[in-house]
Amino acid sequence: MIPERSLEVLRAIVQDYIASKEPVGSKSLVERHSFGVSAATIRNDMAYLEDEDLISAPHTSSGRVPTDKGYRLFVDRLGEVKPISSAEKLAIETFMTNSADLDDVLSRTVRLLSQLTNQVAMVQYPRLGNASIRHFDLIPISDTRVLVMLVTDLGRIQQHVFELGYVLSQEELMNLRGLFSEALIGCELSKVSEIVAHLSAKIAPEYKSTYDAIKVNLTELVDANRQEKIIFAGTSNLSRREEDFPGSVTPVLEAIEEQVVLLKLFTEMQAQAHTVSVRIGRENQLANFSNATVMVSGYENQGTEIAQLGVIGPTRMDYSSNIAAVNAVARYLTKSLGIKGNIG
Amino acid sequence: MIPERSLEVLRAIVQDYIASKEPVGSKSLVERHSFGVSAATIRNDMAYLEDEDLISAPHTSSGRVPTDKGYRLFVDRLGEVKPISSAEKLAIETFMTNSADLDDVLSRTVRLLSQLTNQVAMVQYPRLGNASIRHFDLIPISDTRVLVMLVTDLGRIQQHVFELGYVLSQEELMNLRGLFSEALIGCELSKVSEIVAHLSAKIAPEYKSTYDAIKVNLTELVDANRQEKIIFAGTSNLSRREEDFPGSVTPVLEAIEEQVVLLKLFTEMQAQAHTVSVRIGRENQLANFSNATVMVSGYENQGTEIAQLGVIGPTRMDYSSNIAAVNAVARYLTKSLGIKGNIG
DNA sequence: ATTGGCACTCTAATAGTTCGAGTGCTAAGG
DNA sequence: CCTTAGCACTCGAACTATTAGAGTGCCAAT
Repeated sequence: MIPERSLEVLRAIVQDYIASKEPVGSKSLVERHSFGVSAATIRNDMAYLEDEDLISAPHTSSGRVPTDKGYRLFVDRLGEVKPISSAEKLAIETFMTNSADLDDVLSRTVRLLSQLTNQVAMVQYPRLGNASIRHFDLIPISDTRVLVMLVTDLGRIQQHVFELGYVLSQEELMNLRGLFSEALIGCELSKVSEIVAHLSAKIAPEYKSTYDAIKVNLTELVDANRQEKIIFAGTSNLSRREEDFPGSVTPVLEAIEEQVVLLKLFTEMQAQAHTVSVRIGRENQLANFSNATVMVSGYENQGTEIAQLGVIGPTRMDYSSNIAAVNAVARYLTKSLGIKGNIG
Repeated sequence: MIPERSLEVLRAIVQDYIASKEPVGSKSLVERHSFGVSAATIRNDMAYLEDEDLISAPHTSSGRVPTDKGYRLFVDRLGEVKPISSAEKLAIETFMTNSADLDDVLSRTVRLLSQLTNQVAMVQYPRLGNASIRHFDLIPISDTRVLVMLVTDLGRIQQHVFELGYVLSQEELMNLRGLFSEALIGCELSKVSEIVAHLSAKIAPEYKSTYDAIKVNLTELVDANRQEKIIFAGTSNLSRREEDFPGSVTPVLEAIEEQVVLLKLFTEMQAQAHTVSVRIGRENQLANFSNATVMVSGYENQGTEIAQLGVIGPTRMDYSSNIAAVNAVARYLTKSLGIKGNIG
C-alpha cells in the first residue's frame, strides 16, 4: 500500500506539472503546497514514487514528471472530478439548442466539446442497429440509375446511387418499391439483410436481377451504418498544443484521417454511458500514441443504443476538467436524444 | 524586360530551392546547372533579380530564396507543366473506378489528389444550381417531426428534419406532399424558392402553418447547398511539412475547420475549368497564409456547373508537378461526371 | 520518521571561437 | 559593354567553455 502522504505528493506533482509544463522539484513543491514537512522528506517520498514507477526524472538531476502509471493512479484515485462551472453549463445549454436534426445535434455537440476542453473532440454516430425504418424508397435518377434510400426514426438517412446497366421500367420500379417498402417499414436496421433475403421468394423472375442489385446496395447501406463514423472538431488545437507532443502531431492527425484506428479504440474502450474511460499514453497500444490520452464516454440514444464520444489530447492534460466536460456533454447529448425518443 | 539568362537563373533558383529547402548560392548554382558563365556573372544576375524583388536573401550573406513575386513569375512564365507520369496516370485511373454515387466519386477524388501531390487536397461539392429535382418527399419521423428531402438528378440528397410542435395528420401530409412534388419535380434547384412562393395561393388556409414550416426548411436546404461544402484529405501532410511553415500549421488547420474562409477564397479565385489558378503567399490576402500557396482548378459537372478543386501547401512546393496533378484530376473528374451526364 | 546539511549532477544560458559558404566590389580582359 | 578573377568582408552554424541554478541523494543528528 502506498502511504497517504506519498499519494498527496503524487497528486501535487501531477497538478503542478499540468499547470507549469515543467518537471517539478521538491522545493517548489513544498512552496506551493502546504505539506507539514520539509523538502527533504518530500524527496524521500519522491524516491519512493520513483521506485513504484509513478514518476520519473527526465534527467539525472531535474524535477519529476508523472509516468503513464502515475497519471493512471491520479485519474483512478486522486483526481476528484471538478464540477463544471456555471459558465460552462451555460455554454452547454446555449449550444445545445433544441434541434430536431441528428446531424445538427451531433455537429453542435462535437464543437461544444472541443471548445470546453480545448482538445480535439470526437463524436461517434449512433450505430442505430435497433433504430427502426420509417421509410424506404427507390428513386430513378436517370434511365438506368437508381437511388436507394432508407430513413430511420431518428431522421438519419442512408442513401446510395447505383448503376443498373439497363433501362428500368416505371412498372418494375413501382412493383419492387412496393414489395421492399412493405417488408422493411417498421423493421429494425439490424434485421434488414435477413428480411430482404426472405423477400426473394416473392420476386417475379423477370425482376430478379434488379432485386439482386437492390439487395447488394441495401446490405452495403446497412453495413456502412454498422461500420460507423466519427466526426471531429478542434483539430487545430492539436498544432497549438504542439509542444505537448514530443513526437509530433502527425500520428494523431493520421489517426483522425484513418478513422478505422479510432473506431477500433472506441470499441475496445467500450465505455458505459455516464462513465468516462481513459487511456493514457502507451495504454493505447498504438504506435506513436505514447504521448496521447484518449478519453471517452458513452451516450445513450433513446435509452438503448450506446455510442461514444470523447476527446484526444496530450497525456499532459487537465484530467479533472476534461473528464467532467466529457461526462457533462455525454449526459446532455443523451438527454437531448432522449427527448426525441419520447416523442418518436 | 528581364534578360533571358536572368530568367534562367531564377528558374534554377526556384528549382534548387524546392529540391534542397536551402537558400541557394551562386557557386552551387553554376555547379548544378550549365550556364556557360562563371559564378561572378551569376552573382550579377542575382543582384539584378534581387533589385526586381524576385529573390531575397534571408541574411546579409547567404544564398537567395524566391519571393512570392519570384514564384509568381516562375509559375506564369517559366514552369513548364510536367506531363504526369504513366505511373500517376495509372493511379488516377485505378482510383477513379466508375461509381455512380457522387459522394463516392468526390471522396475518391480528394484522396487521389492528396496522394498525387502530397499536400492537403480539397474538393468543393458542385453547387447544383441548375441541377433539376428528381424527387421531393415529406416523411413523418414521429407524430410531430417531419423530414423534408430533395433528390437531384446527380443523386445528391439534401435533407433536414424539423419539429412542427403539433401533430400532423396523414391527410395533411399527403396533400402537401402532392402539391410540393408536383410543383418541384423537374425544376431547377435555383428556382425552388420562387416556385414555392408561388405555391402559396394553392394552399388551404388550415395547412398554411405547415406549409410555412416546409417553406422555411426547403429554403434552408437550398441555401445550404448554395453555401457549398468542401471535403479534405491529407491534412496529416501538413504536419509532416511543418518545417515548411515557419509560422506554424495552425492557421491552415483553422482555415480547414472554418471552411468559410476557403470557400471565399475559392470564389475569389474563380478558376475556369481546365486552367489552374494559383495564389502564392501573401497573394492570398489572408492573415497567416503568407507561407501557403493555394492552387485550384475548376471542374465541370455535366458540362454546365463549375465547382473547384485544388490543393493547399507551403509556398515552397513543387509547382510544376502539382499544377499538372491538379489539372489532371480536374479533367478526370469532369470526365467522370460527364459520363453520367450522357446517361442521365 | 523527519530534517538540515552538503557534495554532486545535469541543464540551460551565455559567451567566445572558428569555419565556410556566400556576397559585393573592383580592376582587368574580351 | 559584358564577363571574369580576385579579394576582403559578413554572417550563421557549429563547437567549446564557463557559469548559475535547480534539483538530487545520502548521511548523521534529532
